[in-house]
Amino acid sequence: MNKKKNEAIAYEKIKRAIMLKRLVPGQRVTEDWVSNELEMSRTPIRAAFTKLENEGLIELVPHRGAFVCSPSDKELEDVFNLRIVLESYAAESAIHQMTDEHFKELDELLKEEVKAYEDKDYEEFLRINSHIHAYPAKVAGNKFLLQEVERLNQWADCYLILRDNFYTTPMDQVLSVPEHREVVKALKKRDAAAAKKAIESHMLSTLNDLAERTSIFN
Amino acid sequence: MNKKKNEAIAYEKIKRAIMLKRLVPGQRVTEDWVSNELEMSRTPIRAAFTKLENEGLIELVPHRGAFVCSPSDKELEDVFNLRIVLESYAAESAIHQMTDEHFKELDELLKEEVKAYEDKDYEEFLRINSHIHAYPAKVAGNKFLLQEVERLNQWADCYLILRDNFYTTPMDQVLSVPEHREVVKALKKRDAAAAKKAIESHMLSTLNDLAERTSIFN
DNA sequence: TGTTTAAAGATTGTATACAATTTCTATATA
DNA sequence: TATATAGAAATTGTATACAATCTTTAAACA
Repeated sequence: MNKKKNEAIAYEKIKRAIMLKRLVPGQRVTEDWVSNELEMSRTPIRAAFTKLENEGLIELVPHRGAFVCSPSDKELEDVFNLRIVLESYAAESAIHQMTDEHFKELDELLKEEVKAYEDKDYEEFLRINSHIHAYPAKVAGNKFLLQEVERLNQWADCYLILRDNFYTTPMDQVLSVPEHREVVKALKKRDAAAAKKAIESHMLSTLNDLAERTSIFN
Repeated sequence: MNKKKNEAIAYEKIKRAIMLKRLVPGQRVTEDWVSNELEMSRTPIRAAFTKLENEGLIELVPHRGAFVCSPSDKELEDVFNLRIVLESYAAESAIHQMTDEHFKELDELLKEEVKAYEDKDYEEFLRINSHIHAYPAKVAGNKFLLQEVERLNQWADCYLILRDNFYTTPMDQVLSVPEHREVVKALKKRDAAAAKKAIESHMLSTLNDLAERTSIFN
């Protein structure tokens, strides 16, 4: 059995807290405080902070503490544009290496996504969403590409707002699902251009949705 | 005056040692050893190691030490392909925002690149090369894009082999310079397609050069 | 009232001791 | 000779004390 390091535990717990909005953008977090909360010394907390800063989730201000990142509209847009570029490239690279086995797995993921929604399991929903988005990069086999796709994906997850009415939205208005299906359809047809188009429009639709929900005057 | 943290000093010194091949791919490096060499405690060394691992320059093996990354041919190829994608996108994004001032700066960088070569200042040459490559991403103003471009650029720098005969190669056979000029020319003409093509061919030419020089049977 | 300044407090930055884990080495055994 | 094994050694992982630095507070002053 491989016992997990405290550093890794701290990293995951903090990240989860940000994703679930228990730590909100702009909030200040000190090493001491987290150290007390998680009942471990500051050493592993510091290591976790460093990693989270590298991923753009917190900002480290010397002698002040860590602050949960509070991205501007432009930054959100920048990230989504970059995701379009990278995930499109991933799809293009992977499209001729995908086997029936891969498509079966993708179909399975799509089903699981619906199930997670029906079960109102938000964390699971996000996890599966990540898997779907990273799938082409995984098949492409470029680990640098995969790493960056996953990093941006995770970053975006932290700013997807968990609305009160998220699960009361009728299934057919949850755009994610049909949009993902569209991408998979294009991949199955080995139509790289269509896949890229589907990825772009899905990404823009998510960004748009996000922008609307984030806006104060809405 | 802003005194630099030991952690930052350690990070830079280790990175430089890798770039200058004082630490070679596959070499084992322990926290204790670096701690003695740099005459500081293990704490800042550990932090530096974490950062270097995140950037893909070393691999951390629990209870064994850190190992300077020893990339496969495929990994080199993957990185250069990704660089093509990202730097092309950067050029496309920046091309209509570039002012005469920007072009003047770029021309200046090209001149400095030649000068560094003539002065046989390899480190300066690499530094300027990095600036040139990152320039469009900087103008584009997408900090996520810039960060990744710089990271991959730096990663590649660590595997550019400093040949004995590097500075004896006649200037007109150092492909970098004319290829960079080609990219700038396309940017000046606001010809995104040409810029992308020039970036791609420059990147492939660098990769090719690298592959030839790295090959054992050559 | 607003501004400067000094001291107190808070927080990170670093060193170091020790614990946990793994690797290495030498010995015993077949 | 090859393999298993136990103990020693090496190395990272963690806790903690203290140093350095920055922020806050409050008092003094104009």
